[in-house]
Amino acid sequence: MSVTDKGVYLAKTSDDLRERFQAAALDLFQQYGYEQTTAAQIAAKVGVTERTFFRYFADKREVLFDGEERVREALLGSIADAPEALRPIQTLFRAFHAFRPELEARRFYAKPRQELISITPALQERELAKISALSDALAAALQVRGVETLEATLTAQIGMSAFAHATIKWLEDDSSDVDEWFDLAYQSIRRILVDNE
Amino acid sequence: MSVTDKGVYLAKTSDDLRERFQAAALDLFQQYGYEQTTAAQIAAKVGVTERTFFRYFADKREVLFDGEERVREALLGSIADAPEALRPIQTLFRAFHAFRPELEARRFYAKPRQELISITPALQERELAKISALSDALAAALQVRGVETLEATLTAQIGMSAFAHATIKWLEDDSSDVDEWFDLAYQSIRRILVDNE
DNA sequence: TAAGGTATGTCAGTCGCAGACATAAGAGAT
DNA sequence: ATCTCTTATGTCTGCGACTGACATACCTTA
Repeated sequence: MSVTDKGVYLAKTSDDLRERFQAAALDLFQQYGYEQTTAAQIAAKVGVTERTFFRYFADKREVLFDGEERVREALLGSIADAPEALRPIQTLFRAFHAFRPELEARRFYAKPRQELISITPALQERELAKISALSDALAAALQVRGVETLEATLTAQIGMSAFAHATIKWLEDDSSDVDEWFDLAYQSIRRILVDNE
Repeated sequence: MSVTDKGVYLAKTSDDLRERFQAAALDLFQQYGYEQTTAAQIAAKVGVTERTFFRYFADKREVLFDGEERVREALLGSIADAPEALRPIQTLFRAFHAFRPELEARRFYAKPRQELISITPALQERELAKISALSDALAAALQVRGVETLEATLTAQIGMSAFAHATIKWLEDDSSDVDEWFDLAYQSIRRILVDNE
């Protein structure tokens, strides 16, 4: 495919195309809105057909939700080698803190993406689904460490609430630090559940 | 529409049709699966056209998520007239307990519905969206009572996690009591942060 | 150079959903 | 009784999301 004017065949890796799809999609979504942008337009912008787009992404929403596996792997890794002594909720927050660099690295992509999601119901649904899946993964990881099912499930959901909230706040405020938001959320959770603080 | 053999015109209220849509949909979804059932089939089973179906429900999923407003109103009502002294999380659990009768009244509908959702990703997404919306409503209600934004948001999410979890467990186990699941969840979230219990 | 794998294009089809317009039934006014 | 106004429904048409089937051109490797 795609021949240069010199006749040299460009070997495009799949990853390359994936990223170009994502960039093109975010671009078009920002300009015209998610609903008003068709999959065919995204594909055209990248120079392929709509059919190819759907070979890379299960559906139109998914083009904005790709990094999730990497997030999961990173968090699960952190949990796996956390000190035994840590209580479940602390284990999670430790993982969140450790994830900070990767979060900051993707900030320039994540910020406009989040703004888009915040004004697009269809994308909010997908985001909630991803968060929920992540939460399930965290819960499973906690169970591996010996936490019982109910506690693991609720801890994971509470942790993810805090993580998601902190991340969004951080993206909204350019001059802020993610860690501060994590801490704020953690303190807040303590106050919610512990009477005398 | 729909004339009896005596020529008497039946005045069908909108509510009537709505419920028939819901029953027909649940029926077909159980038999053939959500994806394999078309909106046209649901409409046909009720005796109207597909177009009418979409005048009653914004989309195909929505037919299974109708009662949400009533749930919201009930919970918001409970929160509004809760004793001032209650802490936010207790306010929510009080509301959940008060909601018990309505929950039990709809059990026969809710149980197969939940099973269906649990095996259908598209429906899970919608359910998460509804839960999230409910959580936002609860948070707003707490803020009205003077709880600050962050605490209200996280409390609502924690509460909803517990509520959703308890409800699902209760539906799974025929011989159980919702209240017990609420209590279990409440004890569990306390243990998450309080060491000596 | 031949052969086999893989990414893409092409085509046709289904389904979810929405706009526009027609029609028929019931409610109220005269 | 008749007329009108409103409202629920049917009908028709079209778009966009997605999918299966098949063709084709590339890239690799023998």
